[in-house]
Amino acid sequence: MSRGPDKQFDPQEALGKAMQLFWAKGYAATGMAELQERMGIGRKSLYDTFGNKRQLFIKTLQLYSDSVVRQIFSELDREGSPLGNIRRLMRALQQYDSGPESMGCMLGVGMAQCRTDDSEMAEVLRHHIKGIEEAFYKTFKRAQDAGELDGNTNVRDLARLYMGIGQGLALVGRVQDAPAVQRSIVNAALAALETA
Amino acid sequence: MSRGPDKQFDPQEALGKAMQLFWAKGYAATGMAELQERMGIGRKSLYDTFGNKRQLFIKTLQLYSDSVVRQIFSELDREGSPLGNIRRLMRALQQYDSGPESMGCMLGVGMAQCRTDDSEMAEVLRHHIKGIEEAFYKTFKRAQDAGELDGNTNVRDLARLYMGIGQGLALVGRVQDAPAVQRSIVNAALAALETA
DNA sequence: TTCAACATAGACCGATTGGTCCATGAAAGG
DNA sequence: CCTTTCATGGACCAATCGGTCTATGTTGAA
Repeated sequence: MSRGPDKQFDPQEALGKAMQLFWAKGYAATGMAELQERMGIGRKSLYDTFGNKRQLFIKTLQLYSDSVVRQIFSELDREGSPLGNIRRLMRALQQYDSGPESMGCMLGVGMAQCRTDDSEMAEVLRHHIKGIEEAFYKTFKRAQDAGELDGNTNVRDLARLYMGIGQGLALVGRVQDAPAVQRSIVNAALAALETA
Repeated sequence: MSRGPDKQFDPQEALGKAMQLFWAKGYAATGMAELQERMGIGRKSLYDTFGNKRQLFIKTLQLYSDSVVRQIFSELDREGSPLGNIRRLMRALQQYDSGPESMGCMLGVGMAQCRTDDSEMAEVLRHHIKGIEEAFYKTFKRAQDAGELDGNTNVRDLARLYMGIGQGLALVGRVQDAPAVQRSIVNAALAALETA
């Protein structure tokens, strides 16, 4: 079928490089020239493979959701106490967002940069954010079924709160040098869980 | 002393227009030409009065903190139950971030766009964020002193959590069309307060 | 061996970026 | 009245923006 040579670069690897750049600098502040250089491919190859800048960004969002988010939240699927998994995840997020080079959550970065009237981009972001909410929801639900959570607790609300806390935590981590604020946020979030 | 004519425009009003634009679109995506047009002043006047783009942005952050944030959080200074004020504020934030044209919090937008290595901008944002934390802290402290909060509750942690929740709420509100998620977040946040 | 199909690097495009400069006009002090 | 001072609008700048296109190379099929 295919005639002619294969690509000389690994599209997934190049997409990963693009993701890093968008993640750190945001959509608008990242130029195609810089992307091209960092991805290590030619200009034409970039457009042929990934479309335009906007499509490239959306593809990196997908990659972020499929790789970074998936890996971090796989913590929730471990066996044992569901609430224990939540606690471990939140502490992991705390540490994750406390590094001096912390870039926060790429979805949060995207939401902040997505124009309010850009409904297509908003839809994409909503989809990925929903995935995080669902990860929390499933775990809180299991916790409630296992009796770790009061039966009257609204686990849907709780899941959305934790998604929101995660976003806030990641956002604050982008500008905070000392880890005190991040630690406080997770401390208080987990303390609230004790009595839920 | 001053010789020659005064400015033909109100700098504060022009700064307000600039704030709106930065708030909606973010720093990088907002061009000087668009700012100039929206502010209704000449190019030279813009630079003479506000310096360059970066300085203008920092000035709009200050204005945001002094006007929007101050007004919203003045809710916390009302007399009566401190915890009641917190509840009212959070419901106000929920409504605020649920509108179809919700732009979230400009500080959050700034944090997401500020490059991780831009320490000067990070410092400015940290300062304004700290102001929000303090507003929550003072109120939670009053609540604790009034016996509305358990004496063992760490109010510093709690204040930082609510600051973080506010940021997450505002961020999510930028891309959410239906108000369900925002309502859930505040529901769960206030539910957690019941047993703190 | 020849040719068609594809990927590559990089020149190139008009438009826009942030920022500067100059000519004009208007007001206050002498 | 004249001069000095300042704000104004808009021309203008190099650099960069996102995106296209051509010339070259490389491979596999015929």
